[in-house]
Amino acid sequence: MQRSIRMKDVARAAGVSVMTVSRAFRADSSVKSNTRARIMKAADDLGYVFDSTAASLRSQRTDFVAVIIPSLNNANFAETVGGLSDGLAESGLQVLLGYTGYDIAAEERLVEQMLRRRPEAIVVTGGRHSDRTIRLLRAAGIPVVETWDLPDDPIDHVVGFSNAATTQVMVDHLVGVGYRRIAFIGGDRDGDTRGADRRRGFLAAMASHGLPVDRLVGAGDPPISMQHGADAMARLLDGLPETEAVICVSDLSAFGALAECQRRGLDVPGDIAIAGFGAYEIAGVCHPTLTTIDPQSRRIGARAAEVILGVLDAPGAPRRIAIDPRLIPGGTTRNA
Amino acid sequence: MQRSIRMKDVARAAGVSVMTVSRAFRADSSVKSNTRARIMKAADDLGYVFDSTAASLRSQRTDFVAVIIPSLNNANFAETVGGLSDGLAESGLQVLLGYTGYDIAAEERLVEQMLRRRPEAIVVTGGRHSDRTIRLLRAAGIPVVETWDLPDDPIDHVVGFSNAATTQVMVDHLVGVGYRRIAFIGGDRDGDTRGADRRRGFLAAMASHGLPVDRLVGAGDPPISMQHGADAMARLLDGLPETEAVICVSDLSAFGALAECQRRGLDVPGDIAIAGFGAYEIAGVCHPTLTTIDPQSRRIGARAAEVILGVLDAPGAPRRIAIDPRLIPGGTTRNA
DNA sequence: TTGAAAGCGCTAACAC
DNA sequence: GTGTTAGCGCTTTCAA
Repeated sequence: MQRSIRMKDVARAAGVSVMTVSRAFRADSSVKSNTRARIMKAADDLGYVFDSTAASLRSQRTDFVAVIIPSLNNANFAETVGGLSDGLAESGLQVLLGYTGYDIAAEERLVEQMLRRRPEAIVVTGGRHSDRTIRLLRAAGIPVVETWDLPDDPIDHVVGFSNAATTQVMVDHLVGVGYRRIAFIGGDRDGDTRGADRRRGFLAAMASHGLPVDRLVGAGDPPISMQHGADAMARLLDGLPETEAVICVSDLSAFGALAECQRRGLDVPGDIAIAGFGAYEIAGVCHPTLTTIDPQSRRIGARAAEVILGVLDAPGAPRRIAIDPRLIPGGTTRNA
Repeated sequence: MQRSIRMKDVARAAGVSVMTVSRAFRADSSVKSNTRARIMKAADDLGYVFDSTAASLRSQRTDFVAVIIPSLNNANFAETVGGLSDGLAESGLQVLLGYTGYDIAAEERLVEQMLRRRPEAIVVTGGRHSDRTIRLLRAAGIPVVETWDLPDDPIDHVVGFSNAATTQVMVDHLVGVGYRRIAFIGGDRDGDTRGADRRRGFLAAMASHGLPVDRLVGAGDPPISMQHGADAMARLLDGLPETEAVICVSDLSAFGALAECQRRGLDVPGDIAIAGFGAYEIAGVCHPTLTTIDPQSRRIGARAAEVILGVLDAPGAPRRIAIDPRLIPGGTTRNA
């Protein structure tokens, strides 16, 4: 249809100036209520749709926050985005979402595209980025929040946890209940920086218990799927059958590993124990349930929203918010 | 930092006019290559970031397509979005994603917010919308694509399949291999319009075989999760233990149902058969694998992208593209 | 291949 | 409570 109805057309129809129409379309109380009603009626009759491009240019406010996650189809990141959206909604800020496919070059392109649209703030996932990405973000002049990590040298604000330290918690738990020959599946690709951090944490944790690290199994390119986990478990069982427990980089791969064991008629945790990461829904539904770690994905998003609203309101020093992931014992490991 | 570097600053630094800088930032070949190099150098030194808000306002082209899905954390919709993004990327169109949480009122708000940003086209999920949403979309003056359904009275273009007809395929398969007392889990909430369509299709299909429909189990509010499926299966097993087969509204609920059976020590498909929908990854990984239907999620997105590029290039009559979901026999049903 | 002038549709700032 | 004027940062258009 005619995409040519503008504010001035509404103004003419309502018998007011464009400025009054502009005010009526905001929560501006200075418009008399029956004037506003007349304006809204005219707008509706004409099929007018407000043009936020023009409004943004003039007001220099876009009212959106750019959020960049590695993958759309991931319950953890989806929860974080949900927490962010909800937290920002009260202030009228919308989330503009982009995903990188776990590709650091794609992240760089995406960050630049986002910045061209002049977001009020930007949230990225993880603490590792290309040099140019970091340069762009530092120069952007808006609040930047890195999530899902606790980098030593953050760009600006941080809301997350140490993926390495968290893996130590899981190793401590397994060693505490008597497992010794423990394997790790995943974290073998740089693209999956959080997975790689968890693997590093595994190495350190095993060393801290004086245990050998001789059971590392690659899972392949992210996103690490159930099938990756199943394949890796197959290789582990074939190559290192005397393994007592396996820590997987995520619950999805852990479930794949569990399914592979069931397919082979192995008893979990009797023959082999399995642990995951992420507290995905499947961890609590599958049989037996998965021992996992809850990263508090939603809380990460909610806290990031608080940080953004806080510094937009009153700019201040970079904030560093540590989230405490919690171990959730499940049926795939002996827990005492 | 200073978010006040504009094109004119770059122009001054490079010793050219703003117009030349503008041309240099596009794929405009009319700028001499060493002039462009000088401009890019100046821009980089100054930390200039192009302002696409201003560009959009003046050129009246935003180069993005609005895409609205019910939920972020859903592998099917994520695949569709992936197909769309990839298909549009070649033409320089970006996807602006929004999600409704399966709420028709949220959809209405989101559609209006999107239209305010003047997308080049808009993609929505499903064929049911509020009256106002339909009015907004019809008046938007841009291509509209409804996906994941084949409504009789589409707004504009359609890429999808009949959720009801697809369920008939599953019922035919199960009846064909001898199942008679077949239950259906899900589709009891209006918010989940596709689930409700599948349930309707189930009723029709059972009637077409002269079988009674006395085994409908509600799953609750969408998104229908694994836990919903497990709970529904528990109620079904308790209330109607002589059921031979269950069709679930999705693979996620089907897996939950399977896990509930395993928890009770029931043999699937020996004691009871289970079928899902969606060809989610878990369908092929769990043990036994799920009998399901592949809706070809990615293809839906790819075709929608083709439709958009086609009509943006040469406007024409509304297109109606039927996708053919395919039955995937798995280990949770007897298949012969 | 490059430049100058005008203006996209809205809102800030000020006036009344 | 409402109107007038100017201009946000680009690109269209026309000219050279």
